[in-house]
Amino acid sequence: MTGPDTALDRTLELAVLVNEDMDRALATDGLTRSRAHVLFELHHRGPVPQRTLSTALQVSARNITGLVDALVATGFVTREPHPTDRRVVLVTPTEHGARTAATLAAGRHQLASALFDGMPANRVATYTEVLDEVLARFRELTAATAR
Amino acid sequence: MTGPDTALDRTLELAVLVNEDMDRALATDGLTRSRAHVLFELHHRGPVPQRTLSTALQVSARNITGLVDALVATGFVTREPHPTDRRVVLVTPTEHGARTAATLAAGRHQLASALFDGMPANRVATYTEVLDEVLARFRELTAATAR
DNA sequence: AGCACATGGTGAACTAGCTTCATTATCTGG
DNA sequence: CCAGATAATGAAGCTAGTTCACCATGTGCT
Repeated sequence: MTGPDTALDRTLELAVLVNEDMDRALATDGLTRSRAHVLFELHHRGPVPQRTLSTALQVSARNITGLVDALVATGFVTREPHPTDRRVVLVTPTEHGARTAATLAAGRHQLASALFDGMPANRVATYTEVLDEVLARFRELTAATAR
Repeated sequence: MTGPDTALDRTLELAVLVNEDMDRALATDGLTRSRAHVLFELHHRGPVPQRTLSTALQVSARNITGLVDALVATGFVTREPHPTDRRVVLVTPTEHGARTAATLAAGRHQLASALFDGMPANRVATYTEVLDEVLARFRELTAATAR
C-alpha cells in the first residue's frame, strides 16, 4: 500500500540520484555545484557585478567572491572593471565557460527527456499536477509555521 | 505544455524544499544532516561498531569517527567498549538520542501525510508509479553509461 | 564643496563535512 | 607464533559557507 511516506521517499530518492548524476557531469568539467550555479547564472545574464549574483543566487557576497575566485582560477570566468563605477567588478564568462555551460544544460535536458519522454501524456500530466498540489500544500504549511 | 524538463524541475524543487525543512527541524535539535543519518541508523540498529555504520551509510570509516565524535560531544551517543573485541567501539544512542530520533521520524511522517493525504488514491498511485518508472529508467541509463 | 551614509568587494578566522595517507592496536588463520 | 587483515584514529588539506571588520568608491543632502 504505497502511502504518502512512500511517495515522498521516492521523490527524494530521484532527486538524490539526479543530483549525483549532475555532480558527476560537473566534476568531469572541473566544476562543483556551487561554482556551476554561478556559471549558469552568468551564462544567461552576461557580465554582471558580483552583487547581482549574490542576490540572484541567495548567496552571501563574501561567498560569491570565493566562488568567482575559483572560477577565475580555472578559466571559466574573468573579472573586468566596470566602465564607470570603480567599485564594481564585472564577472564575465570566458568562451570556455560559455561552452561548458551550454553543454551541461544540454545534457540536463537530455536526461529529462530520457526519464519522461514517451510516457502516456495523461500520466505525466497527473504526475505534474500532483507535484504542483504538493508544492502548494508545502508552501501553505511553511507559511503557517513561519509566523 | 508541461514537458519533461518541467516535471524534473518540479521534482527537484520539491526535494529541495523538503530537505530545507528537514534541515531546519534537525537544526533545532542541534543536529546536522550527516549526524542525523548516523543517529537514525543507530536508532533502528542499536549499538554497533563504527565499521557497521561506515558500510551501511556508504561513508568512509574516517568520516564516521568524526561524526560520532560530534554526536558524543553533543550527548546523542556514547562510545562503549566491545566486550570481547578490544579494537572495536560500540556506538550506542543515549536516551536523549533515541528520543530525538523518534521525534524527528514522527515529524517527517506528519509532513508526508500533510502533503499527500486526502488526495484521490488513484492520483497518488499514478504519481508513485511514474516515479518508479522514472527511477527504473534512470538506473538503466546509468547502468549503460557506467560501462 | 564637503560630509554622511550606502554600496561593492575583500581579508581573516572559524565551522562542517569530506578526502587521503600514515599509524596504532588488536584479532585471526595457517 | 608470526603475517596479514581489521578497527579506529592522527594529521593535513579541500570546498563551502559563516561572521566581523575593513577599505574604496559613489551618491545625496546641505
